Amino acid sequence: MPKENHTKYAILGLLTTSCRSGYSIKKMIDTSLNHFWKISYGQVYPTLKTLVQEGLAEVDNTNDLDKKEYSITEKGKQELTNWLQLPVEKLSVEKNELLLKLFFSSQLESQSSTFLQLETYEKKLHERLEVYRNIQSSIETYSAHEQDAMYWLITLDYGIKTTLAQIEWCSCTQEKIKKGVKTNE
Amino acid sequence: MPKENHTKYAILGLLTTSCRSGYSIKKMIDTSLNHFWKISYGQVYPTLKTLVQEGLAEVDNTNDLDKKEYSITEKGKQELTNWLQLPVEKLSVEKNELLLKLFFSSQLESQSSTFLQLETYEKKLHERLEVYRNIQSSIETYSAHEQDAMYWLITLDYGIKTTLAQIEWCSCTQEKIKKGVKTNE
DNA sequence: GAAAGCATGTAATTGGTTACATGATTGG
DNA sequence: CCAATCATGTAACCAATTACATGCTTTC
Repeated sequence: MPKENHTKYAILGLLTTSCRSGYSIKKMIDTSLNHFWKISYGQVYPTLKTLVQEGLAEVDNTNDLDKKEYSITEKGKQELTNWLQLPVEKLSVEKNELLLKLFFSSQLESQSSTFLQLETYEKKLHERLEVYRNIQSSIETYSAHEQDAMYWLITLDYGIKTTLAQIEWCSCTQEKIKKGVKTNE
Repeated sequence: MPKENHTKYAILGLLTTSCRSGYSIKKMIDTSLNHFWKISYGQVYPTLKTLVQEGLAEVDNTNDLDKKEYSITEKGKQELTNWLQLPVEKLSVEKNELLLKLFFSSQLESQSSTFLQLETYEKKLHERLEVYRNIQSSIETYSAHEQDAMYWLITLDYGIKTTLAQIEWCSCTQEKIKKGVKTNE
């Protein structure tokens, strides 16, 4: 079973946008793909190197030894579109520390810390939502003409909708716990 | 910065339930925690060993060399409840292959494969939803009396709500793409 | 002139999976 | 008696993070 390396395709994909250096690829992922992908420099640079070795990307460092300009090759484009069409095999399972803690919360004598957990979590979700909405409106005003824009907005919409669902669950859960405590008293 | 090992606490937490062996811990995670946690045998057994070394768990294999019965110690309980109260530092970022593919979908000439991706994904989400609802009703009928039950239902509710949000996003996105195609023709 | 950001990279380590190996027990 | 499930474990490997090291350029 050949294991597919998604990170490789993430980088390959970003080479089709205006990203040309390892640095800008990392930055792009940290800003525009941050709600469904992340990466470290320790992966970016080695991966770029292997992409060149495999003939999927080319590098131009004629001007400056310290600055490299990468671009995707025809073979690379082929490999990317090929991967894009491969069906997504399985739903991802996100490890969620909050849920893990909640799962064992009956071990705690007082629910006050569980409550606090939910409260701070919800606050963070609201912050995240705000960030998404800001990106959304900035894409809508500045990049609406680009052909990628529609798909970028779609992935953002996913982030917004699932975050909203989590926020709802958060406040709903706080209510439940409040009631649970009352009936046990 | 001491790195916390969540997997260790997952196992420690399960030792407070009726799980007593590495095998049953793995099984429990695969069934009841599967929407927010997963683990492999390659982690379970070594972790149990270190838990015993750290004095957080005890092992009893007097009856049978091949079967070991683990239990949590007082020190282990202390460490668990301590961890439960530590605030969750950051929202998790789930790597999502479907979103990664969608993000670069403008590279494809035809949107038919993007459509297919969304369709099969939505189908999988519906299957997942069904599974969650089955677990939900089985907890409600068989384990409602247990003190853990409430928290188990809460984590399940999270799964159900976020899955519903994803399903809605899926059909919504399919509509958008349909319209996008039409206006470009 | 200092700080922030641009820019590239490696080595050590961690967290985790996969494949492999073994064998007992239970139910049809 | 055979298949499924129960049960334990290791070694090789992979993906990824972290910490470290270096130096340039732009902006205040």
